[in-house]
Amino acid sequence: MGRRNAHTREELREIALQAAEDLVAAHGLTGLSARKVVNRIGYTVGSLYMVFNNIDDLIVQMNERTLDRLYAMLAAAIADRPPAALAIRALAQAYIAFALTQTHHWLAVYQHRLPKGETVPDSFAEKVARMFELVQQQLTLLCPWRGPEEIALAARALWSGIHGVCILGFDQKLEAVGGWSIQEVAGSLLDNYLSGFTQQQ
Amino acid sequence: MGRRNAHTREELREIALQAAEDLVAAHGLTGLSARKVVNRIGYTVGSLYMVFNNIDDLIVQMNERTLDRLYAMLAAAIADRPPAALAIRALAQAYIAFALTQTHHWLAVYQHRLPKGETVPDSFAEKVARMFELVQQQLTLLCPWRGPEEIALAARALWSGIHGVCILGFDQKLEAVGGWSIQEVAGSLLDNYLSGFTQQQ
DNA sequence: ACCTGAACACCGTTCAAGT
DNA sequence: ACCTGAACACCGTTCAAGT
Repeated sequence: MGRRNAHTREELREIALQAAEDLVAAHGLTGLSARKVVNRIGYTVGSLYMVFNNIDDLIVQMNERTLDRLYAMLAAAIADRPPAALAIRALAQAYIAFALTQTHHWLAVYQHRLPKGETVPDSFAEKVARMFELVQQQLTLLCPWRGPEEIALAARALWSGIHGVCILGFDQKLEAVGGWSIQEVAGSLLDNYLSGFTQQQ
Repeated sequence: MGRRNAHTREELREIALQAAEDLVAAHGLTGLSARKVVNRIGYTVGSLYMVFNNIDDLIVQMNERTLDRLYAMLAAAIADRPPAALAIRALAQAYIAFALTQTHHWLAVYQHRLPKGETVPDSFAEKVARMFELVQQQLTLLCPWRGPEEIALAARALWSGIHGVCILGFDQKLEAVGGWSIQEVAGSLLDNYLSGFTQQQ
């Protein structure tokens, strides 16, 4: 036993994260466990702790990769520089499309909570901030007369709102009400909010 | 051993739910386990399955009690029949106040996901629908010229939005952006959305 | 009928031991 | 240095056995 060295540390990290992503894609965050991950990659459970501090560390790193894919999708949605009134809607649609197509990965980002006291690494926070800047940029183009604090507050309100629509949209618990698609509810939120926010002075 | 009969079935259910609520209030849903619950009430783990189908059933029943308290708080917030423009804000403030003061219980309602295929009992869905009706009533008073479908869509959009603000407000993951309180972000969402929605025609 | 407690199949984490 | 596998303290669930 011991010393097989079939993979470098970085390779081991990569295939472990890949296995974790496969498990989450198939069964959600509940379907993930340290033992299932190592089973998939032909290692035993102890070896996981050579590469990750603990299972939360693995999940956080997986979630950072999800944020990277989400950011790429958002950036692509406005790559052709549409008019700002369309751009902000394109961002929302891209966010919803991501949540719809990579539901389990998207959910894992928000479902996972670190043990009390622990905090998310800086790299994670930066990826979130980067996404917000995308929204702020488009809001600034849309309402150049608004100050940066107004823009930042609106970005947060709108983005939280779209996020809430997605969260509750996936939750049967709230399906009770009406038969609208996530897009319709998000559209209502955007239309009415922007109708207020874009009003000159 | 066996047959102690210190409590009726209903009493056992009640003290088990109370113990579960204490555990969740103190440590969140993560701090809850079947063994911890029975330890608190002087029973052994098997006895829990006399009263609950499984641990998910216990959590769902606990969450229903949380929804009852939330509904009571929302109803109280508009008990003195304020003008509709204030009432909708009073509902939002009450929701936020509940999330702020009973954070772990409020989070548990949305964090908990039933195993794939299982669905929430009707009683649970009814409690959610009841809350929505409260919002719809106030929106109807505010905008009597709007049709019932417009009202229902707006209720869903607004409520999802406020919910999203609370969810992301509690999540350090998103603290990255700005230093606004949940109330401020929710206020921005309400002000701008209603500014659009209340516009005649 | 009520309740126990052992059993089973899991889980995250650690670490002495092997190569 | 790398990796194993046993050990520990948990977990949800079941069920024969006791009163």
